[in-house]
Amino acid sequence: MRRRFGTAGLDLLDTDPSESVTLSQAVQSSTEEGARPDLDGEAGVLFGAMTGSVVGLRYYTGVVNKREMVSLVREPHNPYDRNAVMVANVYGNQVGHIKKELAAPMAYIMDNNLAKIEGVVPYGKTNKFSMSVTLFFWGEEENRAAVTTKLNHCGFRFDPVKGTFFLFHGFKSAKAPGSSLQEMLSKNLVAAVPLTAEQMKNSFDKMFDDLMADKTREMEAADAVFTPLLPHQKQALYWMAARENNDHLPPFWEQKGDLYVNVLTNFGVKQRPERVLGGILADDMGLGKTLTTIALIMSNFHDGRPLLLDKADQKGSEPYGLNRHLVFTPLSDMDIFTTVFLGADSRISTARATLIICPLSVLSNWLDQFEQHVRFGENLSVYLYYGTERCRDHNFLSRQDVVLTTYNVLSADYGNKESSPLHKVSWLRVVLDEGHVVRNPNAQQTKAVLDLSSERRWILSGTPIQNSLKDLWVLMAFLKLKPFDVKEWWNRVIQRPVTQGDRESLKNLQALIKGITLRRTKTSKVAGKSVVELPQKKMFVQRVTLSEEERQEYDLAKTEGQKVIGRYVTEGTVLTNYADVLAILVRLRQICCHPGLLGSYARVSSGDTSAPSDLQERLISKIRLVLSCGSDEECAICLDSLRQPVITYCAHVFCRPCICEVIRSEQERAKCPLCRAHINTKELVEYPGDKETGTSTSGKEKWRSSSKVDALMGRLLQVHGEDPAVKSLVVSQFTRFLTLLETPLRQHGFTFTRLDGSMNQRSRVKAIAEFQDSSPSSPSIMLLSLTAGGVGLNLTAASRVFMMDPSWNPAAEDQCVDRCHRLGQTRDVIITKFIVKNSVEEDMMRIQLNKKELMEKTFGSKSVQDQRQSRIEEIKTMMAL
DNA sequence: ACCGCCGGGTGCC
DNA sequence: ACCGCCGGGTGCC
Repeated sequence: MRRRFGTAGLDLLDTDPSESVTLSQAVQSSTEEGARPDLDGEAGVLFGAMTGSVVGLRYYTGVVNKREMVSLVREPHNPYDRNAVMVANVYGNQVGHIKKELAAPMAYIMDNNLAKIEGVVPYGKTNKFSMSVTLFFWGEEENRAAVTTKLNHCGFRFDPVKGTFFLFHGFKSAKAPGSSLQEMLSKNLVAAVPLTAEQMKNSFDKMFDDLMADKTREMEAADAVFTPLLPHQKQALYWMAARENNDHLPPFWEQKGDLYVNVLTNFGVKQRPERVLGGILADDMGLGKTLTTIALIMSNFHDGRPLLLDKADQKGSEPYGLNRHLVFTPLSDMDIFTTVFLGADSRISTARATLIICPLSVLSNWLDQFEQHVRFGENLSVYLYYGTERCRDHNFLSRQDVVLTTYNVLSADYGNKESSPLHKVSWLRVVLDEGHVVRNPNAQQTKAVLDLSSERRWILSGTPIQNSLKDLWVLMAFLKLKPFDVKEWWNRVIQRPVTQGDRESLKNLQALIKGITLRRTKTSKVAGKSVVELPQKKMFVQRVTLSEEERQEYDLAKTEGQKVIGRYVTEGTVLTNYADVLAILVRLRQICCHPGLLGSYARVSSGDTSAPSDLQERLISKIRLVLSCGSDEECAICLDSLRQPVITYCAHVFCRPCICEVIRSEQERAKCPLCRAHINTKELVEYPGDKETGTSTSGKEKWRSSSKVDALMGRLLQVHGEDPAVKSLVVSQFTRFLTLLETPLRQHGFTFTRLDGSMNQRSRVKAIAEFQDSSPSSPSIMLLSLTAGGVGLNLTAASRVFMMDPSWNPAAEDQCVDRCHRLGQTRDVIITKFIVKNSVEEDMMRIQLNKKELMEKTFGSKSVQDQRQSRIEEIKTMMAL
């Protein structure tokens, strides 16, 4: 019901991935998460084109008009011919079949994935029984011969078109008045000068810029919204409400006579295509997407009328808070406040409820913000659909005003066969918060999201195109932007031509995005005025000189490290012994912070032959060392930050998914990617997490300071002396360092709180609330681990940031600073980075800079090999080798 | 006539 | 399908 296509349309258009996967494709796909073993809109060359015929038109209802694109779908189980190739129009309705003689070679080509075949019907239907179709064969160059040979063998050849000029996706329909293939293709030649990679990158980067035009009208929020909106939020509210109430045809649809025609595919239908009532709100972090969305919920129930207006009149005199119930529900892995506001009105039988789906990390933020911004006299019912006790009655859910849940819960419910109440409700509105997290088309989560039924659909995201064009498809599918909700059409009309540099398709993409997206950055301006006036941000580097004692210790460790790494470099085994190398670097970084950080971690040499239990212990201590209590090391397979880190018996650290994939694909022959030792899944040791017991170590042992600690304390005392109201963030990657810092902070009488990744949701919420509080007794310092908290983390109470140690990842540092340099900040933000002179920290700073430049130049397109090589170079630099 | 020719029935894969 | 193909009816001029 919810899928307008019917299952046949969608499922048939999606090739079954279990069919005909070649070995090389399997290997390729194993390196990329969820990659599909087909051509899937990727680049490829056009082998040629020919005319074929579609027969059996009179048996089917699907219609096609002049120059319309059609899709060709294999029907291997057709009882009359196992070579059958079905022809369908853009909506997936069957038009006919390819004539059997031609279907035979086409089936072979399609089944063996030698080419992707696309069709355009040049004249439309001229009789009841058959029509011609122009077929385009796209594929990898290496398969060209196989395709041509097969066709020739069956008595077909490509039409004799000179040269290789027909580069793109069929025809530029509007410009192709001619009827012959030759003529149509030569028209296309005119537009076929592709963009260079650099031009493409530029246009792509700019796509989300400058989306401000005509989006400056404002709308006041309903009275029920307690917080006054800022001007840019009123603009967003106006825009969102206008999108929800719009009566326009979706992008690229035009009315022509009694037909609605999609000008990109030339597909025409009698029935008006569904309106797209929603879009993407892609404002920068901190501009108030949550508040704006709440305002939308309250202000545009139907036709621009606020939610619950009549009820407010009725019950306006009721005391504030009477209908508010706070229910405390203990959950399995963490505690969270479940807030239920009762008293919803069930008179409105049409869709009334808004469903909000967000990552777990921002769930409590939504609840807080509803509480903060909405007057509760309004009787708003917000139901948190989370936890084992959640109410699974879809009738109950549909009577709420707002249902809030997480992607994981949605996805888990969806996997539970018939029993997903979220999928039984016809929602007024569905909001995907941090919507860019949905991007893998094959993930259960994506399917669960796409299968929701709703009139209005919104995506909130601070990072609209995080990775690439590829990730956009899911968003288009969610917004139901026909025909792009079917992947073939997205690939054919947008993704492939844009990837190959087609200007017109890029323009189309830009127009598409522009029509449905609102994006403002912190620096966006409306009529010369900044959207948000943020205080200034200043960054200083404070160089720290090690004491003589520390320097000795450092130099000793460095000489020792040089010996070891020097040997690896000469042997060419740096990557083989990567864990050791990282351990040495971490050790040096730790000495820069505080010599006591080294702790009692035992060194593990690779050739160790201890008893298994002992080995286990040693491995755990090694993985601890590598991760150094919360630092951001990379996995040698994906070269990304470690996720679910595990250590092998040969003492190398990887992401669990990465190394498991290696083991899965190589089976018994699996070898460690770094040292080629045999590995298997049973011998992976997990990182048990930091089990340190807070202050116990610092309590027992005699306190010892360090140069960096002294430098920090000096600054903190100075800040306190200048203005005791100023609060500071003290940031480190090493949570053990944060623990060490607690002692001198206490000694100097500072009140402080702490936030790191090991804390549960309850204590996080508590720590943040305490810190944000402005009373004089509230903590003036927060010890913060670099990567703690989601993007939504709001620490605007602080205006000083002390970065205790440099990170490999400059983005992580920026993000951390943005937690206080955001909307709501009233003071200038001053950031101090402590860097130890003549140390690995200086090298890291330099490398960070180089990296940033390189990224900008190359569009991040360095191969994994290159990245590894430059990593080796970096290590050599740092060790002065 | 073990042909030619005529004209009706018929028609995707 | 204003086709091709099939197969039954038919058969000097």
